[in-house]
Amino acid sequence: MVKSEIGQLDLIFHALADSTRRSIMRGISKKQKTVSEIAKPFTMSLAAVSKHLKVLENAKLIDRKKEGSYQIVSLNAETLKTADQWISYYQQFWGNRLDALQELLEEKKHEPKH
Amino acid sequence: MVKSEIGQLDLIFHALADSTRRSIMRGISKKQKTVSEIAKPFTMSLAAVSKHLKVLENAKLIDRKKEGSYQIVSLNAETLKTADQWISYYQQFWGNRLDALQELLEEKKHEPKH
DNA sequence: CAATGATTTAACCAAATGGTTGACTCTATA
DNA sequence: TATAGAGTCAACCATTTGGTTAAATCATTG
Repeated sequence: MVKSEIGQLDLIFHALADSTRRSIMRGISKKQKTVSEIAKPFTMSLAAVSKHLKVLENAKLIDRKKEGSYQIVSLNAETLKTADQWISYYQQFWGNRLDALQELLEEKKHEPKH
Repeated sequence: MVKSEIGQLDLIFHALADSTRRSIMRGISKKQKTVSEIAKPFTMSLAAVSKHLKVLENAKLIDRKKEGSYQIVSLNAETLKTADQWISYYQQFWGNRLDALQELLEEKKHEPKH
């Protein structure tokens, strides 16, 4: 009855299924932050944010390094790639998908807006 | 207090966060199936599978059309693209990501294994 | 029209989720 | 060394999830 048999994909997708957590990802995507900095925009308690971070960390979507009395939190895009690969695989079966995505990527290269 | 304010991304990622549901997606990716056909490989009850299908349907990850007394269930890869775009966006911040994914896509084109 | 097949709905249950508050730990510093 | 700041942990709570079984619906067919 191994309890830790929960797949990595389960953890990743579950972590991304919450808008607070996606918002955290967005917040640190541009620049790494401390836990308090991450928490500032939210109205919920720091403890709640701490829990969200643990969910993201368990899914290996973020990394932390201790720096003196705080922690620096940053994205782990390697893991995002795992999820992306799963999705991409199933999109194969949707014919024109590959070309569509490649076009999308081309656009982003030339016009790194947003 | 609008309860239906749950975002589409929440629904999509939540739906994908369960290995039974990903397995269902895999099952119908090659060829559309009826509900009973989908349920066959699983040990859980048909009612349980029916609930999983509802979760996938709510996320618009699958489509159904009624055909006489059964239903035909099929993938909706358009929605997978929505999730993929979210992920891709955040992977931008990971430098070499675009090229890596494009290479991956190239490989898949030439070698459609699996 | 009665019976069978395909699927959903309802009622129920245990476990997990997402939040809270309050106590705790660890580091830096006055 | 006492105190403040950064963050986690523990206990608690309401809601959601993922499963069950049993009854209900709806179309097909004898």
